[in-house]
Amino acid sequence: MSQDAPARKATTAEICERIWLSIAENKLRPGTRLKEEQLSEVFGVSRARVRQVLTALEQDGLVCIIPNRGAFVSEPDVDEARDVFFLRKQIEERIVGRVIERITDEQVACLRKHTAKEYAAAARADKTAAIRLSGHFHLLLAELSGSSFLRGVLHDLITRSSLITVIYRQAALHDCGPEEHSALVDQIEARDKEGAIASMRAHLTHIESDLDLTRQERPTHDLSQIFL
Amino acid sequence: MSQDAPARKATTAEICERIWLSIAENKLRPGTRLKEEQLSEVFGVSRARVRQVLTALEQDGLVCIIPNRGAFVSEPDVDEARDVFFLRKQIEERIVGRVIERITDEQVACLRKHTAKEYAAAARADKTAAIRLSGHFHLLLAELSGSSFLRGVLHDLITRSSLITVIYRQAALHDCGPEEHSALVDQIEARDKEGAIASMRAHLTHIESDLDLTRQERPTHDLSQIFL
DNA sequence: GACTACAAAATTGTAGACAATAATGTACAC
DNA sequence: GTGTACATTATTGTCTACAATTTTGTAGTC
Repeated sequence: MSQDAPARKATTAEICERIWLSIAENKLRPGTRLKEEQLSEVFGVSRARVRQVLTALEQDGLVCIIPNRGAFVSEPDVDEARDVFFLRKQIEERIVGRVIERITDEQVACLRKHTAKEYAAAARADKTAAIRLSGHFHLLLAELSGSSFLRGVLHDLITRSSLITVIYRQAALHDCGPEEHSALVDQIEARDKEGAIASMRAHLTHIESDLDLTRQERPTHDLSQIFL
Repeated sequence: MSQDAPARKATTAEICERIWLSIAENKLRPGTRLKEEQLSEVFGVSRARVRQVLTALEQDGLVCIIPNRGAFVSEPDVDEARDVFFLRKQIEERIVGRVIERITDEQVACLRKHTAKEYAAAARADKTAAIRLSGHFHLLLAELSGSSFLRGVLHDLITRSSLITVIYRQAALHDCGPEEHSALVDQIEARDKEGAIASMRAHLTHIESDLDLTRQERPTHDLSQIFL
């Protein structure tokens, strides 16, 4: 029972990803408090490392650290959601354009391999893998653009997107299926720059439009606002 | 002599700003190694805090941390420079638009007060203050936009810009004088949205055009590349 | 004489212990 | 009975010591 603790030492990035996944799967709800000692027990690491993880997650916008209070799962508001998708469009269109200018056939094959994984995950209804792979597709594209700077910014934006999707997705969701990614790879392979950029824009607009960003009634934790 | 160490404990943000300023003033050159113990002695703080500072600076793109090797002042390449200014244009135009929609007269006065400081620093040829204030003007605008997300991203971009400016500025430079900021405030006060956005775009284009982003001959530290 | 293997020094990475701060519970006074 | 001040507890923030890794210097061997 208490053997659940991972035998091998978990690295910072691994813990970050696991927390990110838990949030993306809606197992960790926004506003949840993340106590350092608690996390250090769960992952079998020292508190020092947990602290590193939390500061990294804060940079990604996934958690919010209040000095002397602790870390909480963030609750991005509607405005932030719109800003995130606005920036994603700007950045990812630029990325796609640059990818097409420099991509090799081997790299196209690499993208194909990735979308194949996405289809496989979708086929066996593995939601966890689907979420992870979907995000990684965009990150892989950033990697192929050759700009580590844009990749870094996009990494941030994609983790935020996951959280935003959890909070604002409407009843009917279809979590960024593999089809659009696949179609995008087709256009990249054909070096259709205009088309690919348009597809990326449409893809992101599509994701955003599946969200319900109209409701201003986001839950506040400020009790004085609730019982006014 | 050895009393030089600051009596009061320096906070993380203060140390970050001092390092950023040293880089912006070209006292710390790109590629310089930043040893942890060295920094902890200079600022009179523990190594643990130095470590926090370095990870923060890495996030801002000012330093590059290589595992088990140490931290070095970054050397952004031309592509990254262009990406940074591309993103700054996108973000700051959006910020200006939003600021005009919600700014109050008190806040306009606050901007005026800031540009006054910029003029004062320019008048007494205080280059250090001029650099700091110039960056803070853009950050203040982000603050007034009300979007903490955009503010965070922009903070990152501005620190990177400082480093980029140091590396790629041509002989004749005029470090983003106060006049353009002042003119921008005029348009904001007049709620001239179109004009203000255009001014911001022109301002950033102006800064970028003063850089020499043509030379591909950026110094590499990979000796095998040098003596091929 | 030059190359390889080994040893020593320096530097970073990690963990655990201690101090400071904020939240909570309790008792006392009004 | 209610409000305030104080003590307790829980949690985060910081520092110092130890372990792992890399780099540099040295000696031995072909």
